[in-house]
Amino acid sequence: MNILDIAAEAGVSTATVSRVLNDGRVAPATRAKVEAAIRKMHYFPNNLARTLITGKSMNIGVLTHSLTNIFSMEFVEAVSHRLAELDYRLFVTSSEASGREEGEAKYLSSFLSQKVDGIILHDPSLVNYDSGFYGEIARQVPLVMVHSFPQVTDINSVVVDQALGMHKVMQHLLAGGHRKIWHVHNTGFSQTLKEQVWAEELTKAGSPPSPEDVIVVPGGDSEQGVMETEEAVTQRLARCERPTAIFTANDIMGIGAQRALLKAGLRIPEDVSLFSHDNTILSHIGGFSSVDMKRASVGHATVDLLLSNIEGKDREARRVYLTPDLVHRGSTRSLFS
Amino acid sequence: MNILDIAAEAGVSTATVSRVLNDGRVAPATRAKVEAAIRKMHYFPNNLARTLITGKSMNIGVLTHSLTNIFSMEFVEAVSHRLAELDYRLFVTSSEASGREEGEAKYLSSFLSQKVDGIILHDPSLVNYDSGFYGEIARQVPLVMVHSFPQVTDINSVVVDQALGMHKVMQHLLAGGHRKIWHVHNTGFSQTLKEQVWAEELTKAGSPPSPEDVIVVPGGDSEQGVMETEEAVTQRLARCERPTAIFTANDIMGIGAQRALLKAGLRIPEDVSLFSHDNTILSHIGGFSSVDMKRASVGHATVDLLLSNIEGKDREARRVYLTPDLVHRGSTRSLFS
DNA sequence: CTGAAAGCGCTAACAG
DNA sequence: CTGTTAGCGCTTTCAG
Repeated sequence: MNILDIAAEAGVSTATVSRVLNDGRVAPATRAKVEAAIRKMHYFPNNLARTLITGKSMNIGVLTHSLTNIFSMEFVEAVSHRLAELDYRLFVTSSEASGREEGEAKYLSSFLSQKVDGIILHDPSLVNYDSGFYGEIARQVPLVMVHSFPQVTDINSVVVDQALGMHKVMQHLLAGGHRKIWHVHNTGFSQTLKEQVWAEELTKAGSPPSPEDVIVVPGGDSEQGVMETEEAVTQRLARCERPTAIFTANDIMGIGAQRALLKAGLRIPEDVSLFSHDNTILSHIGGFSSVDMKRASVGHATVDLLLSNIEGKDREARRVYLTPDLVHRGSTRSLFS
Repeated sequence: MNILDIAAEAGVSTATVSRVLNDGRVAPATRAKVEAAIRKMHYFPNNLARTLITGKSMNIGVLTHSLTNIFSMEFVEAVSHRLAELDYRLFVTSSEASGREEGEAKYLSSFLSQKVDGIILHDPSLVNYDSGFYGEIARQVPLVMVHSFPQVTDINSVVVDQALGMHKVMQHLLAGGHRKIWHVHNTGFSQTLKEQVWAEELTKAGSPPSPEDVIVVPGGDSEQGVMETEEAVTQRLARCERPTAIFTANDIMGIGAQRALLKAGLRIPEDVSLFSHDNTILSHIGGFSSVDMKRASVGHATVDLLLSNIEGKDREARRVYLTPDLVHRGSTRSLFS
């Protein structure tokens, strides 16, 4: 079933059918005949053949880290809404499907083979950042990355400045007189980044942290993270001097820390202040303060950047910075009041 | 940049390049030359042109209800993993992007135009189920639906039998002597289904429910759901006879109900038993029992069904039933013990 | 306003 | 083992 069948059925040429399909100038009567034929035969135009000629697929490739975390989900959703309005379709792939790095390259090539009009790379694993590889991709098709790696400057990026967010948290806690602040996190680049800022700020304030102020929870971003964190914090509380505040690098660990504190008979924020990160529904549920990553804004900024590239307005790599906000829910207090 | 450029660069014909690309029989020396040319020129084969001929796009269209809920995403993730292994790509679209029904049709047509090899319809809005429309789609391409609508029988389906799950919950609670059981839910078909089973079972047990045993929380599936549920349950507790058990139709409402109970000074399960639905991380966090929807199994069953269709093993509509399991976390007790 | 024909990039016979 | 060639289904000049 193709455009030729429709042309035959309607008694016109394929060119005319094509014009009807593409809003070209066609006599109303002719148009009606063609549309009738299309409906009658349940015809759906073959977009691949069209793309082969026009060079525009109306497809965007989205490669994200994982799909089942609130970050990726909200990002993809925001991107998807905006692009669906403009009639783009989305290839969505999570790179954790296969072996990370390797998989990433594979999926990106796959996107190119599909002649996508653009690629969005959400939170890629840039541990061995190779400008060459991504650069080659970016040369062939508009590419926007969403990440928090300062060193990437030659590719369109939407950067959420986690260091700045962490800075804000520390300012808030330090201003409240806190000097003994535990840092609970799992692993990964952005976690290291937060820990650095945390350590620097404390040092600057004259109270350099000790190793036992850091709690690493390996499974801190999984379902088990709550329990693991609860146990880790409980143990640490038993063994070490009690902090006046705890920072957790995501809300799952925030919930875990909260439970550990409550179980130990400590009140929040009277005895210990708690500040978390990500501002997901979990911090909402737990009722504790958290750093908001502006997830919706990130999606919008990404789409805007990508579209301006697709429409060829600019070909130079740009960077859009977004600053996290602190969302206060009364889980911290000033030691001076 | 196309296969002709590579052929020229390597000094062979396009057919030979094609053979290299498709693992055809080629002399090692020739293959090496071609591969060198491909690498040198950063060539990515055009899959659209290939699909035009082979009729196989290696693309699957996935249409889901919403992207920002744990259900859809775990489903998509499971499907995505399995299909990525087989080198399929996924178009992922959420129908809530536009106006429901209308959008659904639009995206499905779009998939057909993209010549996807198969379509997965997750939790579609079948309120006005029109066998004709979906049937027409299914006639053109393998289609699998995931839903809980008993009346759909002419299309491949993976059905999670929520009624049976609800039945199990009621059996459990009734066996524990509970007769005054509140039912907290929001709206939607599967919610109505659960309420029906709940009412039937109670009636059969000789204790037909009264209207005030039902609490409807309109925003029960959003972030505000926790608060809304907490308030609704708190009010109801103040006004009405206290139940011995509460069932909540999802975990967000489960958390809300839990908070309302605790705030009212009631212990779980000593004073009131709590059973929730969906078994997401939230029930894990809240530590209450919940109905597990076997999300991973659903994904796998869907892929299996789709693939068997794509490979043409069977052309007859099949249905795969999955039964939810109860996950007990000690939030219910028997009134007899 | 409509039709004829070229060709997008690739694969698949069919020859050699 | 390799090259030639005919399309896949569509859009887009160019005529008419």
